Amino acid sequence: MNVFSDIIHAMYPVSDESIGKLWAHAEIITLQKGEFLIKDGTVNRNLYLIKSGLLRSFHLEGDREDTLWFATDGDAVASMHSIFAKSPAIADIIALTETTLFQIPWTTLETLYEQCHDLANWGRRIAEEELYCLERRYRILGTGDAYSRFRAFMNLRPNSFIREIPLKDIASYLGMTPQTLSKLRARYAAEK
Amino acid sequence: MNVFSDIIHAMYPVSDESIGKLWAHAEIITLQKGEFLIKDGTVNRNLYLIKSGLLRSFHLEGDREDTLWFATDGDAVASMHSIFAKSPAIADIIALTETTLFQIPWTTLETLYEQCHDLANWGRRIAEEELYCLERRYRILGTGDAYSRFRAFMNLRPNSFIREIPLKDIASYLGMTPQTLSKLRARYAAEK
DNA sequence: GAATCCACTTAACATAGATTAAGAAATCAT
DNA sequence: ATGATTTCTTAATCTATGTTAAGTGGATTC
Repeated sequence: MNVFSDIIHAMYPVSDESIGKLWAHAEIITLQKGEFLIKDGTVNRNLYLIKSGLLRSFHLEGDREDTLWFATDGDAVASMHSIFAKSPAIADIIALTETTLFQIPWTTLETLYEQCHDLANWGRRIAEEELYCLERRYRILGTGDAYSRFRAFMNLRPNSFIREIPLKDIASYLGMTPQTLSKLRARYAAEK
Repeated sequence: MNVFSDIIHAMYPVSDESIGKLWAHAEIITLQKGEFLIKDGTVNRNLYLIKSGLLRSFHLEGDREDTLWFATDGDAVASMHSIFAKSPAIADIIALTETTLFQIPWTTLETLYEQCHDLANWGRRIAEEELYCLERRYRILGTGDAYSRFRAFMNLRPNSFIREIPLKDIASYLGMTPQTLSKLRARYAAEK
């Protein structure tokens, strides 16, 4: 599942010809653990498809990090703010493990969306799916008190790639301090 | 700006022929103030375009309401959860004032997206724009303490349709109680 | 045009979760 | 391997915000 065409196909049935056109403009990027894909305040108007690895998007507010999402193999990633407002990104994206990505410039995509009907639908599907994820993320994890958010998170994905994510990042994703998360984990284990 | 074709055009340049195809499947809906467009727990697989009025999306958590967004003239509205997961919606949408909408079934849209290249791009643009809005909503208003969220909100849209929204709903949008919002408003007025 | 109901404000009190601190465990670098 | 960071946990305070309560004004209903 980490070949370029497989990633595209998993999202929407695109013709080989169209995939070829995407591929012609794709560049392969590798990030080491701790390296930034996008820095808050810099312009980045690319779409990224994760071949393998683990990314985290967050924003630095004073000395507190607010984590927006995690992404892994096969996921699409971009700074919509940079792309739409045509201005610097308003969040950081960092690699949690060594990560390999396909990079495609947004301007190229805009052109291809005009040229190829199937790519337009592929682009639509990506945006719709992201939207669906974000809607769920906030409905399920942005609501209730700290413990109910934690439980909702545990129910959501008990044993996926989330295992590899440091607890401090999960705490920030759930909108609490690592200390609070630690307490809730102890409580959760006891209640089970 | 409240004719069907104008709303479509404001999003993406779609041909008259394609707009005609959309129009053939559109139904006009009118909601009175306080009426629900979508009830949490019911399936609703339609896209709505607001001709005029004001909507609020929220989720009832115990006796606390969490407001996700407000929408007004020209905005697109749908329950992505209902559409994608093909299951009941996970939030309510209610009319804050008398609201008139164009309703188009999602299954129809899927068909038209396959048929018409320009509609596929129009659908893509809707999803991307919504994504951009949601990204900003949480980056700007889901971060920091109550007062900084309130200030960010004031800077964002000091004098738009937001004026018509009851303060209790704005409080819920900003993740605080009406009492806290009231205190912050007094503080804000004093500091200015 | 009362009467009733909400929306909004103010204030006293209560509490969930932040902050601070410090030790244990894991990871990283030399 | 060994020392140095960094992560995770536990525990004692502290504070921002929720909760409860009560009063005012504006809107809605009969």
